[in-house]
Amino acid sequence: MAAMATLAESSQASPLAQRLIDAAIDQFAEAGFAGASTRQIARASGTNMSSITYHFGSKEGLYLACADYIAEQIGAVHQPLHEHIRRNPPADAEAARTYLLALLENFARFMLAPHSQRLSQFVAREQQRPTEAFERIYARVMAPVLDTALGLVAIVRPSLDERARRVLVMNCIGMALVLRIARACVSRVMQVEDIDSATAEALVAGLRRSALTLLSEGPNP
Amino acid sequence: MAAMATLAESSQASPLAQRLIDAAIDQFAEAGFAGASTRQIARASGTNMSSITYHFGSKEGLYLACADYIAEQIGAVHQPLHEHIRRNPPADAEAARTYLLALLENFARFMLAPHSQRLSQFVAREQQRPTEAFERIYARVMAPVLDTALGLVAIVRPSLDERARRVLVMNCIGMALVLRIARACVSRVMQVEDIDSATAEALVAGLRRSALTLLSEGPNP
DNA sequence: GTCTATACTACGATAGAC
DNA sequence: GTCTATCGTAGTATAGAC
Repeated sequence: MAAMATLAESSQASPLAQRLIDAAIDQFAEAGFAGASTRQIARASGTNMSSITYHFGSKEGLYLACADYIAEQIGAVHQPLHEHIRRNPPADAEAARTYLLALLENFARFMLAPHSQRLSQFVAREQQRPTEAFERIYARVMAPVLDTALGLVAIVRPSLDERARRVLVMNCIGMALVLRIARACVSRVMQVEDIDSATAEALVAGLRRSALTLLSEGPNP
Repeated sequence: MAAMATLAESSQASPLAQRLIDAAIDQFAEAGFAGASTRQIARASGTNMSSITYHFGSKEGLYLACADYIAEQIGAVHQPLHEHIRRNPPADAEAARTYLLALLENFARFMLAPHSQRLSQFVAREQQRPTEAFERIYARVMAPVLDTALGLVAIVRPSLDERARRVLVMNCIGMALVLRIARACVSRVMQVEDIDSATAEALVAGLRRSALTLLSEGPNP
């Protein structure tokens, strides 16, 4: 059984274990837990099936190690900005709004980046039917960012009650999430085969404009 | 091979074929194409797996029949309103905005409804890695509604250029889609175990408010 | 039309050589 | 630590009885 999941969490996984995780994320993202096969994962990693047993105990152990690795990857995307916000609390609503837009743009650009596909697919599956893997990812990266965002929205839109602010946060997340999760629809609506960089910029610009509108205390009835 | 996919499309499938499709959507939604097993689908339908060969030719034939059925179901949700809009074109921007909000609320309520889970999961998988099944669903239900929505947005926000209007449509769709696709996040952010009807109403109300804001020609910089 | 029986392939897990 | 070999189970597809 070796050191198991702790290895993956501390990003000190052996080269082979890391290769297995990489290949496993591809397979799990594409085919789901049941559909992925340990044989194929091992083959793609240039090793054999027994290595999975050795390093992760079982197919499920490998799956959880993937979740930890993904949490680490997504965390790395948000951590610098998130940390900066925590160390430099917004002085006023204007600053808070700027922070929120930056958080959202950060997230949207990640959703648009090619390398987020396999990570997002993995997480998307977990969203539909959460397992232990979702708990780990949520606790590690989603909860902290959501907390920060909620705090900022409270400053930016003080006239909204708590629940309405929570809904507003989900509205904004949805606008970014759709870029990855409904990618096939997005590219069709944007009338492109694949989302090129010009289209991506238009999407980010539009998202910023929409988010700015929603996060401004306008003359809302 | 029998009549194959045409049966499913015309919703005149035999009772057994319909039971197979129902059970198959559950299995495909939960485990994906590879993960689902024809044995289990047949068992859940109270028959044996040779019936699948007979009615649909193969596992893939069954999968496509599920896609057709799903397109039919989702189409039924939108068709009455969609048809009404086509027959009664909006007289002014105000009417167009009312239509758009109604379309969006319609969609959001569907995303929140329990029975949309298996259908959405099936479609979500296809969005990530589209196959022939996605083409069928897109052509049948998504394309018409998107066309209508784009036409309405052109009336409602004439100052935006074509591409910005397309982005805006995706923004709005994202706000509704997230209710189902990131359900695990939504329930945590809304601080409920499951999304009860009161929470659902708050989500719909917030979505309407946000969409109304985005669809108004405000003092946007 | 629906069933049983079966051919063939692939799965995850484990034992044991090195 | 990584390998080969193997066990028991489950997968799809097909042939043929009724």
